Amino acid sequence: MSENEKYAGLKLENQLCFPLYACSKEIIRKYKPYLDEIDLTYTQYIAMMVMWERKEVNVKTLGESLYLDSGTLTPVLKKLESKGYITRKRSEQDERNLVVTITEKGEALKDKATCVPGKIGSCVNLNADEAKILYDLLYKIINSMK
Amino acid sequence: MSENEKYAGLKLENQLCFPLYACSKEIIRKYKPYLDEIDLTYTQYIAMMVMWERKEVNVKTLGESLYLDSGTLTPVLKKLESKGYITRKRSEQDERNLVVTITEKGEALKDKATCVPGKIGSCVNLNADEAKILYDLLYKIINSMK
DNA sequence: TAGCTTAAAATAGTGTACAATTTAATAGTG
DNA sequence: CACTATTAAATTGTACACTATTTTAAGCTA
Repeated sequence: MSENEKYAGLKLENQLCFPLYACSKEIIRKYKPYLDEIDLTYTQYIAMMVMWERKEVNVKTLGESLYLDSGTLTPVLKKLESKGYITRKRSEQDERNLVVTITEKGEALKDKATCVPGKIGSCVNLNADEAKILYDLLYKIINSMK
Repeated sequence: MSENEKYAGLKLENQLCFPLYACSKEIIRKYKPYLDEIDLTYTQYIAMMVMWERKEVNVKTLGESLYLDSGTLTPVLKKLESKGYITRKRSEQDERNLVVTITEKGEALKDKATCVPGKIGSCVNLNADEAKILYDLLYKIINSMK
């Protein structure tokens, strides 16, 4: 095997993970100006997306939805609580669980956030078919790693 | 427009960015045990990949390759220097530039790292065609955002 | 029911990321 | 040549992200 072949896998351009990592970061960077307008970071935004759908959820379930653990979520949720978008309270049935509940202010934020996905979509240069293919491939990877 | 339509874009499952973000994180997590063996974090690993290719590079160029700025790279490079894989030295032609150079120990690490891409590849459940399609779509997005 | 195990969050510690600012060096211009 | 503008890293401050550990609560069993 030549030197080139031996080390081919170690080139950035031959990696699949690197463009995933770079693409993810760059799109999140694109979100920033729009999320700044509603005073959310990207992590806070995806946490709110779950809250807008579920209204009430414990930290474990939220973490499973977002692929994040309590080490990451605890400070994020405390921040969202301090902004008045959610409340945090131990479950009465099982006090190990912390129940996160959306507030009215949190619900109201949803209307301000509706424009965000479209604005991002318009700066990602893929047509609907390509986006669907990409989406399916990403979930194929994610689901195969569970 | 119905409530459902109005808010459809705000569901995690309808976002393209979220699976990108999740997929990137989960694959990087898969790297960890293999990178632990050679005592590198993922960021240190991709920085070393550039060094293995280029031998010598300044921080700005390295940052353009990795989509990272000096704020992120400075501590990463100091760490790699402390591990003996690179040296950091101001350019004599233009002292604003910091020249990063790979050491012999850094070169030697390349051999230990050759097995990493294959091990990751085998836990990403895509065939060669799918991987190629994904790769091309990711770079299409990345390049369209420049 | 006391003791062991499991489970859910929180905490501690390390390492990115990134925006904004600062510092130092170089380039460009009247 | 002095002055201004630009450039490259480093620094500062905030916010994740993750591993490992700790704390507290609940379930389980001899």
